[in-house]
Amino acid sequence: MTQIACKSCPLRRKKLFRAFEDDELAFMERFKTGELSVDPGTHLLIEGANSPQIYTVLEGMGLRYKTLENGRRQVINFLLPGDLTGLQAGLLGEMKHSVQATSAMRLCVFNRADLWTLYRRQPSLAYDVTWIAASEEHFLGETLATVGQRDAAQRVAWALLKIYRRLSELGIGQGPRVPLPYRQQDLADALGLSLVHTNKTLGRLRARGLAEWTDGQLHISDAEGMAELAMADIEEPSIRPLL
Amino acid sequence: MTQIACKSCPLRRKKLFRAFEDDELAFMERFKTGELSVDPGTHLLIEGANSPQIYTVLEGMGLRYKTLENGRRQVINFLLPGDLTGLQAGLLGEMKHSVQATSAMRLCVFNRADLWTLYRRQPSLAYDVTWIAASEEHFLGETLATVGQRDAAQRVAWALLKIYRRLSELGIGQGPRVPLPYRQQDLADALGLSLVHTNKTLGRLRARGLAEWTDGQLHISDAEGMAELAMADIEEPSIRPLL
DNA sequence: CGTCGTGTTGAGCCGTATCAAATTCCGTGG
DNA sequence: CCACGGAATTTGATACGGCTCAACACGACG
Repeated sequence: MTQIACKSCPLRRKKLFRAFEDDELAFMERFKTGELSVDPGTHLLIEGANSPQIYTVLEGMGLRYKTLENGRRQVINFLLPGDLTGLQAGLLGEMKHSVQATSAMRLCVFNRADLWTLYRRQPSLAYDVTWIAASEEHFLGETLATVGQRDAAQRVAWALLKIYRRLSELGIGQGPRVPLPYRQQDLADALGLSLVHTNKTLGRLRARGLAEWTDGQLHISDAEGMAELAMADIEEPSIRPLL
Repeated sequence: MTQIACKSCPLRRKKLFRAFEDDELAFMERFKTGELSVDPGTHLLIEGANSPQIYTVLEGMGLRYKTLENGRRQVINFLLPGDLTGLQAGLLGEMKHSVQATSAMRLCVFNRADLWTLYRRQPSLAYDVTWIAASEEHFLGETLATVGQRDAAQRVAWALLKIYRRLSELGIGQGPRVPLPYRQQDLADALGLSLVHTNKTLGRLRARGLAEWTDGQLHISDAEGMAELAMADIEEPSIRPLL
């Protein structure tokens, strides 16, 4: 298996990610212990388990979710290229949710045990790790506000717009069209809605000429209308770290 | 105003918090730039603002919340002694939610500009900061699952039990009774329920002999029943850092 | 060609929201 | 000391958004 060197990582080239110094790159080179390719459906991390690995998504998409005693599932977030996952196990001792690949994925693998070395030797990278964690916390706060305070149409519009923006920033998809390899059930479980109602709500968005999601492709027909419906604040993409 | 030295901080004595090394304590001593006492209702941090300060709660309680365009409010979390807040502004550039004092509060004040020094000079404290951020992320994930997947009775039971446990770990309150200086509206906004329904749900918990919340005092009458209703996982309190 | 996973649509019900009003508690001022 | 006003809690009546149940359509796959 040919492994990509961090310095020539195609993700890192994107202007969305902050440029690393030479010593940071050199450290990452050693920090990276391998690459992992998985098929759709593969569980990367399991809730309660104590994984020795941390991953950065290189390609493909997945999702993070929790399962409750009553069998219901809450999708916490969609996992896209550039995302770091597994930090919880690295820091808190065990994963508090599961991570599953939705499409085929390729991931960069780090060794959890080396995390402490990173903190001792590379304070700027340590800062980046915290930045990522804080950023994730921010996102979950927004999601909570969505599930807690918005109605079904607003929730769906918010989620579709959010994921569309994230993918666009990464240069994935073209114009108003991005790939979205999830099931309606996944979106429903992310938004605290039933599958049936999510389906009907998607139909209404389509009928209103706002957005269309078919055959794994999301097409945002009226981005402004979507933003207005979703009550989404304008967020210009900020440069972020990539580990 | 007499200011408490970190090494003799009453919070730090509790066995809940990990013991600091001498050099860590010495650093914190310099990192701490002052103390702040505020009246109930004071806004400590405002959404969108770029606060130069980071706080650790010494005494009193508050809440973190977001306000949406439609006027609705999502309470993100309840702020208790030992909690660190303001990190988002320190890391991401601006606060993504507001923080308000509910009771009178006393806080430890840090200078955001010194955070980078902490990362360069005290990797163990930097690690702690990340731990706290990851821990908060975990909590928000649980909350999201609660708001997204539990019904009203389960949500209220979950929230009351959670806050009861947090306060008990801190040694606040005695036995099954802890102070809870919030309004029902605050709980409603935290759980995505209307005030009226929250009130009726609290009444039902009282009638079932599970919990009672009156006059700012929360009394958990049947902790096991509450845990069962809330589908709450058992979490033994883990030693955590205190900044 | 049957089966399974996913998407779609209709019918009816239930949990929660909304509206409205009474009650209690307190701080304030006459 | 009592009248008053405002905030928080409580309770009842009604409306509706979203859930559940059920059936069907469609393509992928063995």
